[in-house]
Amino acid sequence: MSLTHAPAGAVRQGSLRELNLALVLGRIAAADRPPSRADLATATGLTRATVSAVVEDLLGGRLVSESDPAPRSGAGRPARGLVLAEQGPAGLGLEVNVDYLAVCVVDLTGQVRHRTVHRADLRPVAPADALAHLVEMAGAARDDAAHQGLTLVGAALAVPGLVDDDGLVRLAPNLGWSDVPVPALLAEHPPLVEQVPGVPALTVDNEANLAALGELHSQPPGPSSFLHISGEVGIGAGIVLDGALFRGVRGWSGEIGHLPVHPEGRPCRCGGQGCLEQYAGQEAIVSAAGLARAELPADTATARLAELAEAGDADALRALHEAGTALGVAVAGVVNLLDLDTVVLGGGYAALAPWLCPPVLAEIDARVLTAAWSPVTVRPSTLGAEAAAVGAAGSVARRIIAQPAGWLARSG
Amino acid sequence: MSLTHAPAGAVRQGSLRELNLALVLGRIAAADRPPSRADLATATGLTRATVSAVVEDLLGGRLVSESDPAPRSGAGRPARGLVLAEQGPAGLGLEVNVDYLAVCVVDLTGQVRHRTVHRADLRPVAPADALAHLVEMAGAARDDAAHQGLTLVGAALAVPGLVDDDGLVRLAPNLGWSDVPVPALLAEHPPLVEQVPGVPALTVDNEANLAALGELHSQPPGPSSFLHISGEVGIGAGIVLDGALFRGVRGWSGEIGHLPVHPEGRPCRCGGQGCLEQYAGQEAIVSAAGLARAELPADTATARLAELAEAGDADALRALHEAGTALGVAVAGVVNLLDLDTVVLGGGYAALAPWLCPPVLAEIDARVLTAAWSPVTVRPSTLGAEAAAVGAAGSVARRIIAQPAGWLARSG
DNA sequence: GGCAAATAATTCAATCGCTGAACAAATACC
DNA sequence: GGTATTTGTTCAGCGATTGAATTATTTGCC
Repeated sequence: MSLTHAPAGAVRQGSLRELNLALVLGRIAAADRPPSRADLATATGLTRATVSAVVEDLLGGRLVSESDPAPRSGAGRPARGLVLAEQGPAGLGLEVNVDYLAVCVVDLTGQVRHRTVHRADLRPVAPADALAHLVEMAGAARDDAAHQGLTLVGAALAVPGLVDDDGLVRLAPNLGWSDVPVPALLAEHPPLVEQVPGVPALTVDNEANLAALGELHSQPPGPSSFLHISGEVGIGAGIVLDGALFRGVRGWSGEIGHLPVHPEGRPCRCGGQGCLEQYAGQEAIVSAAGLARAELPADTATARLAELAEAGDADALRALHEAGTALGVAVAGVVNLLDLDTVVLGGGYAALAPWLCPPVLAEIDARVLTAAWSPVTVRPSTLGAEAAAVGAAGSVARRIIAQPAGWLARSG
Repeated sequence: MSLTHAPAGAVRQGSLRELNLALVLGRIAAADRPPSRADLATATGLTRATVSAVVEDLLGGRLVSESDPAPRSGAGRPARGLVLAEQGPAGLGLEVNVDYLAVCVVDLTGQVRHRTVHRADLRPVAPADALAHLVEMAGAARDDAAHQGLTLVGAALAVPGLVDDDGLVRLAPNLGWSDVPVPALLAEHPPLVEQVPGVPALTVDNEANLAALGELHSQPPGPSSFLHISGEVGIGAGIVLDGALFRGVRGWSGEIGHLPVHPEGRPCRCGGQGCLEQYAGQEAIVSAAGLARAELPADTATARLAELAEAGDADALRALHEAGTALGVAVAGVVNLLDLDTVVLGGGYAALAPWLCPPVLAEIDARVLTAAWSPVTVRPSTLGAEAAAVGAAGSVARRIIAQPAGWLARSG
């Protein structure tokens, strides 16, 4: 729900420094080893004099720090390496999901510095109560972060549903939420983060979107365009194009669960027919594997499926193959449309990837014209559970890296 | 997450002026009536002094000219309106299609200043010969443009196929081309355009992409995110997101014709099964309408279909309804995935839109969860035939508007 | 007709940030 | 120990923006 498309405003005198601060800081963040000022000068095209001045600002604002000189061969004065500061601004990530609440803190380097998970069935809980509990957890997280020298500069909340531009949760079907005004509800609690120019105090976003952002910023750096699919009860996708999340016109992109894979097939609760969710959603797989009667809680169904598949259970294997095939049909369509070369299976799919990937790849190979020239990679997510919370916190931290001027203006 | 269209490289001292030139020129291009310098100052946030200086550069470079003062009420010195110059740089658009060659010239304002179409069946013609003919047509176009005070600064070639980054046409199935090195073949002819820094002399792109760009820049301005579908023998789509064409990782996005709509359905020449093209491609519609025996040339099949449908022919109506339904299934998937609110039917579909739109909309309404909150518009393209050539020429002209500094450096 | 108000556009000294070259610092190699 | 080499800093110069003052041109009012 954040403004991805800031109006291309005037380039003022001061913008020059703002842009170069972001440029240099971004290079430091993207480098695989601590770059020197001279490295940055050659990499960015700025002069060493300018880089020195910019770096001085960044050091003064505690956004970067000098590290031990990187080992180097040859003569010359040794360089001083520059790394992102491990003390300074950090992002707060919040997540409300069907069966847990999660809070985490991520620093500029992308490290998770704090993580709390509270497992509970959230469906019977009123939104206000769930958020109140989340705020309580966040307060503890903030104190912990402060102890580690971190300042929370913004929060992002992940929700398994459709979110409006202003943070209104229109519909989170599996959670039972509809039209929940999250910002208003959170405003009743004391503020969790320090206000920093250019960083919204709170953004609310779809969990699939934030999990995709987490994947984008995970180490080691992966591709800048990919499809991240979160397979839970519903199936959501985060679409990352050229290093930026594509949210769609209204912010409701990624509803891959309702791609028609059998147009005259099973009716779906969305009103359509033959939606992917009916063939590759968690309930569909569990049911096809003959586990329906077990009434497993949502968070263990996936693990149980993986166990059975590991043990060679025929029903489970067949169910996973069918789900993978349906998923592959949908993914093949997406790849044909968007020409992506990487598909990441996240959420519940991550643990099932060994059985889902082969049929997905088979469908891609059969249906994607260009697959012969440039193969498509399908792999599980590198982030574990609560990927959305980590991605949410990371998205805040990345915003500081993308717009350091706001933070610097604050701290003087 | 990304900021504005921040320049990837260093922001140097001179970049300031470059960026503001583009900013001001872009505003002039986007305005619906000629803005004054004062209007531009308030719109951009720059000071009037800066705007005056920037505009002086633009006037000197013949990119804009002063128009009659716009009518205004109230006291005060009358403003001088600024409009894009009708003499100056212009783009050359080239198109090779199955049954015609097209060349056109588009100026900065988006007006088509020259247009030549040569109808012929290009399938039996060798690529080099087709391109040679195109060059001949382009030479005449350049002379005509020069007479009108226009300077061609770049060319774009539209091809119905997959194009590599370096202009190699990997595969144009309906044209019978494969691995055609277009830039090398064109290099054997004298150059068609004047070299301008920042503007490639020749780009080669998929016709669906360029037609979508044409739609993006058509007057009056439409939405900045939409799906443009070119329905010919094959079905291609151009995806415009936030005012920019999305080309995909390899530049092969938009292969909507191979989205699976009936996963176990008719085999497709792509190797897959149940691709949209088998249900909504021109041949499929013609065949379903009982016109197969007629062996109509490709360029009249669509017109004949429209005639029959207009006359109430039951077979034609049924064929169009079925094609529209298949198209709707595919489009519903795309809308679910990308959250677009506008779908433009172009190419052969434009003439058939009265019969295709209703079933497409019906499928969208049935299958898109968010359609209830924000309706999706499906409409025919505003550009007529040879939309890709016009879009190609326009894309060159647009590049001057986006990067005026190169042109200004040239003309002094 | 004359004057004041209003709006548009230009002029100009001041300032900000980048540039390029010279210089200082620190190390490896001979 | 001397020299070459690379890093980082200092500083005068310069281009572009800024903001205020100034000029230009019209409407509205007396």
